[in-house]
Amino acid sequence: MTEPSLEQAPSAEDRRRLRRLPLFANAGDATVHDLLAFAPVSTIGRNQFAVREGTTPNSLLAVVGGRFALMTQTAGEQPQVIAMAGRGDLVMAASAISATPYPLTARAVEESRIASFPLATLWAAADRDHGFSADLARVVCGDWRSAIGQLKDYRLRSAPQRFAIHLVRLAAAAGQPHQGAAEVALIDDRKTLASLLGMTPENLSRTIAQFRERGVTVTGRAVTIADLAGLADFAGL
Amino acid sequence: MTEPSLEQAPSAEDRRRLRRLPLFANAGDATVHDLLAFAPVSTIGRNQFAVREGTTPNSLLAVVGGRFALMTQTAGEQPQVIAMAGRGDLVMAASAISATPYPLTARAVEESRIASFPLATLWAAADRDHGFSADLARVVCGDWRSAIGQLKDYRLRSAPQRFAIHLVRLAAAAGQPHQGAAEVALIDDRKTLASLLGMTPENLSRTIAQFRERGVTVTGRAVTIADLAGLADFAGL
DNA sequence: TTCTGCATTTGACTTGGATCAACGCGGAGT
DNA sequence: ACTCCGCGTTGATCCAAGTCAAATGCAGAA
Repeated sequence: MTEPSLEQAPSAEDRRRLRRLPLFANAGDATVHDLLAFAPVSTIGRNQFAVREGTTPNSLLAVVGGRFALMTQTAGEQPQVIAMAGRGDLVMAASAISATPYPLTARAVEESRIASFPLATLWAAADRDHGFSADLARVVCGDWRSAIGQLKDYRLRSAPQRFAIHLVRLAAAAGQPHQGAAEVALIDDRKTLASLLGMTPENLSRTIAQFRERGVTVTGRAVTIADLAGLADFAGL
Repeated sequence: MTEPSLEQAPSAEDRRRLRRLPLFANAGDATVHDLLAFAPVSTIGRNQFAVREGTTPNSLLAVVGGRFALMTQTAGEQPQVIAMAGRGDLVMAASAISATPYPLTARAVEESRIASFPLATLWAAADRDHGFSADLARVVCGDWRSAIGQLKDYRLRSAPQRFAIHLVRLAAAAGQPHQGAAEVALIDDRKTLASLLGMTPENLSRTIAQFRERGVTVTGRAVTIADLAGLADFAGL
């Protein structure tokens, strides 16, 4: 159920945050100002849906805070998490920009806030501001790349390798050096993480147990990695 | 090995064909004329590469004739076909447009011809012609959608279901009615098709044998389907 | 036509990961 | 405090699909 969540104008803090989106990297200040003028921010409670698979977008959604699981939700089948969207990410920008139905549902895994740019204002801005329209294109290109990347991961690697990749990427995102020991924090609960990695929670648990003898210790969401390069090697680069 | 294939200006026939690309759906004639003026067409022999994974694009490639397998090609691992590109398709447009390294290799599965639009002229044209820049965005959005679609197929369905989907889509593409009996032709050889569907040739063969008792008869590349709706149902819509 | 080499099929076996079934543990409600 | 319940872990078993191996069919060369 998409809850009738309250909408409000973005706070000054929100505006500063939104201004820094990659979406606006090459956009003029005037463009951004115009867009923010009509971009209400809604609060989405834990486990509520910001987007339902199959619905047609009428605005581009940007995550201001919190975290969403982008997942399949076909009746009868158990849902599968395809990707996560966190602060600063756009929610399926390609669907919004081309006004085609969303292929996935976005569920808030924790209480989240989301800004919503009406498509009309977006298109108008893109028409006026070439930098911004280039930003739009760049964002979608990035989304394509990461989708293809996932497809490759899924076709080329085993479940434990995908978990290893996940850890290596978390370490990189946390600014850890690429060699030696590292500590990272898992962002998601076991069930969500397992589904994101294309495995069952049971199997993720077993993988974690196996990884202990590989120098990877997981306690709750805290992970200690003895040899990051070795882990990357196991993951297949 | 990317062979030094001969490049030539597009023929009148090529130009007509290229004009009809979705890429130019909303582009002005002047834009298209400019682009075609600097778009050499090369011939790529069977099993030669038009694009190597990891290389950075310097032009946008459009398939004028023939067919390419977009596949992984990591040393040591056996290649996996992620998608096919045929006449009228762009080859990994998102990579070209954003000038980021290609994530996949493009191998000609048959002798093919490919037009090549230099990025500089492309960007200049997009800056001048908003219709064209919208076309570019739309193409990339479509590519994202199909990548996500594949990800869903791969996560949600079994190998036989993916084969069934493939048949249903071929039937739809061939303009067959959505119900009753249908005849379609497989486009690819068994090995390529199996890899595209994320299975081994052996398993595809077995799947085909199983499908006989489901009213699907495959002889070489010719397929007879007794009940298309039933097949679609089996595939999971 | 016959030969030769590759593509496809069929068969036997292995295996990664899913499923089913307990069990332990920690936090919220009483 | 105690109970309940949802989360995560562990164990046992099953199954879809991969691997290895061999037979068959088919197309182009001689």
